[in-house]
Amino acid sequence: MKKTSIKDIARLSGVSVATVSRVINNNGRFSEETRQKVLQVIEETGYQMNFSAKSLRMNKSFSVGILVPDISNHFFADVVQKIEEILFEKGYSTIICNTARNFEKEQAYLKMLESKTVDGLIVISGADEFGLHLNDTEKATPYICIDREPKERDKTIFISSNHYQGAFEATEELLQNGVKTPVIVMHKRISSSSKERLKGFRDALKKNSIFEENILKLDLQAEDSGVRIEQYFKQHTEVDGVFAINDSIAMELLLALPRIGKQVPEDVKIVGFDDTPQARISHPTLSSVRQNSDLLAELAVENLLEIMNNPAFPKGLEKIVPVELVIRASSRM
Amino acid sequence: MKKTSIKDIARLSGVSVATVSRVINNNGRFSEETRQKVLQVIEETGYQMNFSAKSLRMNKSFSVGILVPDISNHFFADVVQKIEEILFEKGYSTIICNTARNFEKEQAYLKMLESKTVDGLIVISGADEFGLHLNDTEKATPYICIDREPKERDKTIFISSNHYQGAFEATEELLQNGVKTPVIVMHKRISSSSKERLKGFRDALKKNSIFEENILKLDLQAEDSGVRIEQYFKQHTEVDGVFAINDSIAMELLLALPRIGKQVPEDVKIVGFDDTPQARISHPTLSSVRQNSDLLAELAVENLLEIMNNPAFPKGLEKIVPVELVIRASSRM
DNA sequence: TTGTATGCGTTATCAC
DNA sequence: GTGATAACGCATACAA
Repeated sequence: MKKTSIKDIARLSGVSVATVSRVINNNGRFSEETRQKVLQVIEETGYQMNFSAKSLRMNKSFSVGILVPDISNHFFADVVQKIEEILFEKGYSTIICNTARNFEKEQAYLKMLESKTVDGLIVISGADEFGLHLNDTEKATPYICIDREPKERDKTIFISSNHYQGAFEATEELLQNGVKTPVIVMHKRISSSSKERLKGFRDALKKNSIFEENILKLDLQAEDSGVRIEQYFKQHTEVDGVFAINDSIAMELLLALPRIGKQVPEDVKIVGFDDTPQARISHPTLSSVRQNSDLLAELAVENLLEIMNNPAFPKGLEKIVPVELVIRASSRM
Repeated sequence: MKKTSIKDIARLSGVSVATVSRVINNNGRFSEETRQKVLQVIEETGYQMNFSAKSLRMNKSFSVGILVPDISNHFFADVVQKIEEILFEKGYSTIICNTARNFEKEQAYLKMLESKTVDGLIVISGADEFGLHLNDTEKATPYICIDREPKERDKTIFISSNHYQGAFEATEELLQNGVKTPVIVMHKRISSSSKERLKGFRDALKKNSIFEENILKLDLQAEDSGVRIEQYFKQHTEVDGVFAINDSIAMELLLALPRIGKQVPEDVKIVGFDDTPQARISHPTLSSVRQNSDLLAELAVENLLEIMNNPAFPKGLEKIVPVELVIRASSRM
């Protein structure tokens, strides 16, 4: 049994396919009578529009792609989920592409998305060095960047949490609670957001007249991050506070420090970033900077639709979303 | 500038579109010479196949849908990510649909997926009561169920962790460590997997000659689950062990019990389910049942491709994936 | 207000 | 080996 097409509807309701199409899309003129008739037949047959045909004809796929480094990261999952929800309400389906921070994979995904002629693209975070090789062709797919500074600022809209502010406040929280020698613990790979966070950390030190910077870079791919942490803190016994560039790293610290006899927050105070659910239940609970994933998602979709439907829409904008420091036990006595 | 089509390639390489198509799909006969020429032109122009046209023509979309209740749940995210990765390697793109455990949303997604003529469908978990209203038409989309018992077993392949075994072992772990009066804490909504876990809990009690069942059902939508827990344990002071039907609930317990003066594992022992990353870092660390997400994903894709490409492939099968109890501090002294 | 005809890019059938 | 062409389902320009 073949699926019913617009042709069948036309036959069954005694009109032409053109009229059916007009009724379906509520576009052009037709009598109320035919409208009723056609809609009734559609109802009866359970007709479903064929998206492939429509896409081909209109050169529009009603789908958008999302490039995300790691969907099992809670923050990313959260944002992606919200974006997908809003887009679905607007009639778009979402193709989520998990790049696993792999350049080749990202390229492969971009190629696939181009093939599928996605109407738009949302790029979330991702390594800084490999810069979005799309728009090779003239027919550029509109895209929005979240937390990933675009190489070509004027071709997109850049939406980002205020990582700088978050890091600054996190660091000040440490200093205000008696920390004298803070360290920033981050991963090796560099993203736009980690750069901003580092800057915020540094500026907070400067403001408080601390001129020696402690930076510990971890390779989280390798499974020895716990050991690296132990080594570092055994060597730098003066360190009494940590700004962890994300909660995942903060959790590693929470696990590793007690093993070398350091108590949190008594000996070392910690503030993380992302306010993942773990932060509420770790021991001690973790102070952390919360990103506004709702607003990020809303802005991303809103602006994407804008530049999709209106190519003349001004690009090059940067929209900064405030963050919020959530104080818990790890930074206070 | 329009995108280059197969027609352009034909013109540029001095052959017909038919030949180009044959070369591209490596299907039918053509001389080595033309192959070279065509491939070269394709390379030069950066030609990309138009999926909409191909889909329309072949009535195949090279995409599959995934229905998942909540992508920000770590276990689901993990499985989805792995499925997506395998499918991408096989040339399929994945449309991830977050149903938010909402019946209407699920229906809307199914309709959309049908419109897009997805080649297959993977359904993960989800409420038991609303049973997959697809295949209204003859043209049924092949689908695989993970952790969701299909209403029509003979139309699909059912892949599931051994929830029963996991719950049984978790409960025995409690009993073997001195628990006399265990309780199962679960949510109100019922899924195939929670049913199985409940059964495992009960059978473990029976085997150990415990005939009184304690069951605490929480409504996790409501934000008062912590309070509910406190009330329950104040009322049932004899309870000294909990099988939490998932880690999320276990974490709630870990937070709530100390507030009423109960220490874990001294006063109450706990085992969870899912082995989320939190389990490693909570205080105390949480014993939990780990599902084999890799294997679940592999089996799902493998079997889906099988029934997609071979409609005669025997259905009605059930594949049970073993789970593993990971012992940590919350269940031992 | 409605119908006819065309083309979107591709694959498959047939003829050469 | 290769080319011409029909067909997939739909939207739309143009006629009527």
